[in-house]
Amino acid sequence: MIEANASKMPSSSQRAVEELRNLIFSGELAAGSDHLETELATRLNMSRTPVREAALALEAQGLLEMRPRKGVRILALAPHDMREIYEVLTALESVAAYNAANAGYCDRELAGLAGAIDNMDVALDVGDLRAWADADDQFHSELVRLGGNSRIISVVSMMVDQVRRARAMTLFMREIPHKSNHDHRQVMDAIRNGEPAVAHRIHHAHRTQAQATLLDLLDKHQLRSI
Amino acid sequence: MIEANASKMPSSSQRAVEELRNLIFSGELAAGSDHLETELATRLNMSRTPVREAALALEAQGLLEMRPRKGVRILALAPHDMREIYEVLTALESVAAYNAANAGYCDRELAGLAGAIDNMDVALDVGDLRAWADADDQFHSELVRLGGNSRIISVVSMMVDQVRRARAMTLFMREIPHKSNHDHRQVMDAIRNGEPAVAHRIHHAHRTQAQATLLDLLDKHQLRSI
DNA sequence: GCATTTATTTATGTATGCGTTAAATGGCTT
DNA sequence: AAGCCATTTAACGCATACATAAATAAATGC
Repeated sequence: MIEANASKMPSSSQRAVEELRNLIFSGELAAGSDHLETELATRLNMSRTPVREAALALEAQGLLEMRPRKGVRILALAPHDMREIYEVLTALESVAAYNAANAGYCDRELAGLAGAIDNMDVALDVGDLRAWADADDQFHSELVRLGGNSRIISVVSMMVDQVRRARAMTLFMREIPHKSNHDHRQVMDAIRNGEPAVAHRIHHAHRTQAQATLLDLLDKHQLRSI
Repeated sequence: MIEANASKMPSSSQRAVEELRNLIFSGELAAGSDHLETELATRLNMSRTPVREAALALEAQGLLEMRPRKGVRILALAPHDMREIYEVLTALESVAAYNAANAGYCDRELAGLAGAIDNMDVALDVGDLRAWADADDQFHSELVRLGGNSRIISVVSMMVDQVRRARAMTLFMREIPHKSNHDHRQVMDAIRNGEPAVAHRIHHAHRTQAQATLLDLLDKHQLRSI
């Protein structure tokens, strides 16, 4: 065998999707930059075909744009886009919270949520913002999962991907997010107590607040495009 | 020139997307059926490459699924899926209604909405259910457009595409939708009067009702997969 | 006769080649 | 020097070729 004999080798297309996503999230493919298919193919050590397929997929996910003869453009987000994205996140995550509260989950099933909250507390105590952000992601993704609507799961994850860069960039600009943890705990309590309306309301307010905070930061730091 | 000399010929990929969508919506490619790439390519009179690209795009839109060596599977929807999709539609369209009411549109800008409502009234008077359904689509799509959130626009249109077949199938099962027109008018009034909360609430109730009606019909007619 | 292994078929994933055409370059005219 | 047209370049869209691996059929052993 010529290639590495990993028990299961992912296809080139899959690899292209993953690697391009990483390059985008890490900023190596900068927002707003253009890249020819051939160039990317060389970089990923494969032919244009899987690169094109990956680009098509990432285009559908709103991470880039294919512009004939200009190459693949990594999409940059303006504050206007953030507002749009957070609007969707707010609406859909709140529905997920509502559904989760309706589902009658037992404590064991809510362990993921509780764990995420604990992680956030620890991270704040230690002062590790990066870890806090990870735990925050964990909470939101677990919440959406508990909502049990696969369409909401996939749309939300698309939107989260789209704002990933912006969140990473503003993480160290904001002040310590103590309030956030309190909100999360309230949402979890509402879910545990089977209070869908409460869960919805609190989470909605939480996300609306997060959106305002982010937009404020972007404005304060004159970030017109990320 | 060999091919038809239309001033602007759409690319094969675009054509593949359009034609496949039509074949799916018309039911010529039945829900749940499998189709090999080669077969589709022959059918559309092109090579596998553009067919694959189109299939990738339609997979991202949730209309089909590519299963290696099993061909492209047209996705069938179970009642469970309808519930998911309507949940997303309800949430996002309601936000759009809210935003539209906040935008302070003048009567001229609301002409599209008003026109759609008129069309629905006329269609009901004449008893043309198909025309009513078209006008209903027009209303909802115009409403979402007025919401002004491009992410909501695209997600909603994806979801609408996914339930298109089911809607067409149940159209003639339900009774004449008089209540619907009344709801629409109320939503438009709320938008015109700049009452976002009212627009949101009414539209939310309207969509929730529509979902219940549809699920009832599916149940009553034992439609477990569409 | 049935299970298990080996051939064979074939749909796919990827590479490659080529015609088309948008963009860019350069030369020409004013 | 500036604008315009011709020429060249090269990126893309698509077709095609091919290797791979899954699925099916055939064959062998028990």
